Amino acid sequence: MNRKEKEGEMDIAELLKNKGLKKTNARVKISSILSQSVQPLSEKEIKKKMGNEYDRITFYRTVQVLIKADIIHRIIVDNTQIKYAFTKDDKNELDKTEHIHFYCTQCHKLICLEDVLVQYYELPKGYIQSECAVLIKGICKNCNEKK
Amino acid sequence: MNRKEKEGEMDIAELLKNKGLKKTNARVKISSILSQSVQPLSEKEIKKKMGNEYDRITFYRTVQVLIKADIIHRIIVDNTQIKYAFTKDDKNELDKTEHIHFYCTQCHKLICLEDVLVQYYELPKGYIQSECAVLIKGICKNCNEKK
DNA sequence: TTGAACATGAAACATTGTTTCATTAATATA
DNA sequence: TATATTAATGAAACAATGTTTCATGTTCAA
Repeated sequence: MNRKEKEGEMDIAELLKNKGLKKTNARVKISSILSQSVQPLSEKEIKKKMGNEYDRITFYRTVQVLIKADIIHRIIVDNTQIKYAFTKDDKNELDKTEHIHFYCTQCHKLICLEDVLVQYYELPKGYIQSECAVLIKGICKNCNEKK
Repeated sequence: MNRKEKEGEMDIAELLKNKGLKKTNARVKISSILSQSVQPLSEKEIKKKMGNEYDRITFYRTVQVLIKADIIHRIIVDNTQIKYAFTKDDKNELDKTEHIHFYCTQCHKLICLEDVLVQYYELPKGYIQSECAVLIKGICKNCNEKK
C-alpha cells in the first residue's frame, strides 16, 4: 500500500467515526477503493480490487450501510448494471444539490458529472420532491474524440 | 373480456403490425395490460393480470422486443424495483421529448408525469446526448392529501 | 481489559437474467 | 386456402443478485 492509499484509508476512518459507524475492514476497503476511483465501479470491479478480502454477503450489507450514511451512492444504469460511487462531501451541506450521471453507450463507462447539477422540475400541485436522479446516455468526450 | 378491452387489443394488433412485429399472444396481452393501466406495473403485477397465460421466459423476451420497438418502456426505481409502462404515442414524432417519472416513497406507486418533460442539460464539451432518464422520489399528491 | 453491541461469513433460499434447443405458431404467397 | 418460411414459445438449466438466519468474531467505550 502506498502513501496516498494509506492517507485515503485514514480519512475514511475519520469519516466513519463522524457518521457513528464502526470502523471495519469491509467498510474501509470499499469506501477507499471508491474514493480513489475516477469512475463509479460495479460490484465486480470492486471485488477485483479487493482480492480475497471480498465476501458477497458482507459486500451486500456494507454497501447498504454506506449508502444509508451517504458515504457512497448507487447509480443504476440498467436493470443489470449497477455502479457505486464515493459521495464527494466538499459541497455546502445546505444546498446539497445532486449531480447528474452520464453513461457512455460506447465504452460503457459511467461518469459522475459533478459540475452538472440536477435541475428543478415544476411538479403538479400536491407532489413533494425529496430526491431526483438524472441519467443521461450517449457518447462520452473520450470516445467522441477518438473517432 | 369487455368491449373496451377488446378494442384495446385490436389497437395493439395494428400497432404491432406497424412496427413489423408478429402478433402473438404474449405481446398483445402484455401491451394491452400496460396500455390500460394508469400506473406502470412490475413483472409481478403483470403476471397477476395475465393469470395462467404467463411464462417467465416468454415475458422476459417479450418485454425486450416491446421495449426495442418503443411500444413499452422500462422504468427502474431501484435495483430491485423495475416497472413497465405503455409508451403513449400521441406526441409529435419530431420532438419526442421524454417525460419524467415520480416514485412515491409512501404508497410505492410510480407515476408517469406525461406533462413534465425532461429538461435539456448543458453537458461538458465533447459529450453527445442520446437519452435522458429522470426519476424523482417523494410524496405523491394522493398520499399528501390524505394526511 | 472486558462486555455490550454490532459485524461477519456460512448456509440456504428467492428472484431475476440468460442461453440452448426442440416444438409450435404466424403470416406471406402460391 | 394450404403450405413453406420465418419467428416465437416453453422446458431445462444455469448464472447473478438479493436476502434472511444464526453462530462466531470484532469493535470500542467505560
